Amino acid sequence: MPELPEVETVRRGLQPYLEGRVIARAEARRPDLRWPLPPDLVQVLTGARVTRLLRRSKYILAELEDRGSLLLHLGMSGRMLIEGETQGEFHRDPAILPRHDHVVLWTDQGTRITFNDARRFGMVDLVAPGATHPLLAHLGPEPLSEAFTPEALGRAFAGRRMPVKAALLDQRIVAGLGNIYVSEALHRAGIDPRRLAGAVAAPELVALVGHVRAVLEEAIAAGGSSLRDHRQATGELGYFQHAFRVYDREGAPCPRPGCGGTVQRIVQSGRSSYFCPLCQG
DNA sequence: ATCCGGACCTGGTCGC
DNA sequence: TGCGACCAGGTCCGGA
Repeated sequence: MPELPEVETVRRGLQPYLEGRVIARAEARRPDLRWPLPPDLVQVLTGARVTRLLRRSKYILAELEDRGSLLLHLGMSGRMLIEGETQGEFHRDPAILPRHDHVVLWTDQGTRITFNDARRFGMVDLVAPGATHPLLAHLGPEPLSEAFTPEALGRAFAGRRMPVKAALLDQRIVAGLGNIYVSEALHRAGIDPRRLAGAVAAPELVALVGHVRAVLEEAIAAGGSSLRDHRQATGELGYFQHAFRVYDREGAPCPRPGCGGTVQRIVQSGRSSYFCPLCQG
């Protein structure tokens, strides 16, 4: 499900309920998700104070006072549910099956925070104090940071013979993009997803970096995109899906003013790409 | 080294 | 209505 904007939306929703709070109780309801849960997960979390809630790429990091960090990835279908004692403020969608509640935390303020993940592509792990988690070690720059420049992207693309679509999905090149926002950014930048990454010219890199930033910022402002699974941590829907220009819009007219093309779907590396063959050259 | 396809897992939708 | 085929926002890994 969740790409950078969805994960950032979830982080912002959780922040008021977790940051500064002590985890009074923790429960792991199965031994594994994508990988085994740390055997000492409940022990480490119980009594830990969350000092900060951070995001890196599509990962959420809950920094624990003197105990390292809790690392979360929502995979394709993961959600974080917040349920408080003040009933009514949050109501649980009956479509979210309790049998997929895998990790549950209770804070010292009585808030229950649940990691629910039907497909179990998500992950939960601990990071030791001062350590870098192996999954975070080789990530590329954050696309909304100053490190993500046309020059840096050009260096990462140089000599690459893979399609630019695949290169933008490579988290070592830039961290946090997924299938939706790559299609959207390439359309905005007017670049055909089949072009080889190493053949994207300097002016196009400038446009691409600008459009990646813009589409991510707009999506965050809209609370992310809700297709099948994504909900904000508060249970609200994101609404950026209404602003898609090409993603999941096969056969629709290209929204670029004056273009007149038709949105096409192709499969690259086994995944759908959406683009306009007329204005993406 | 680079790149691609398969694997992981469940559930929703669509066509027959 | 029921059933099977296909598709889905991610990413690790093995083999070419």
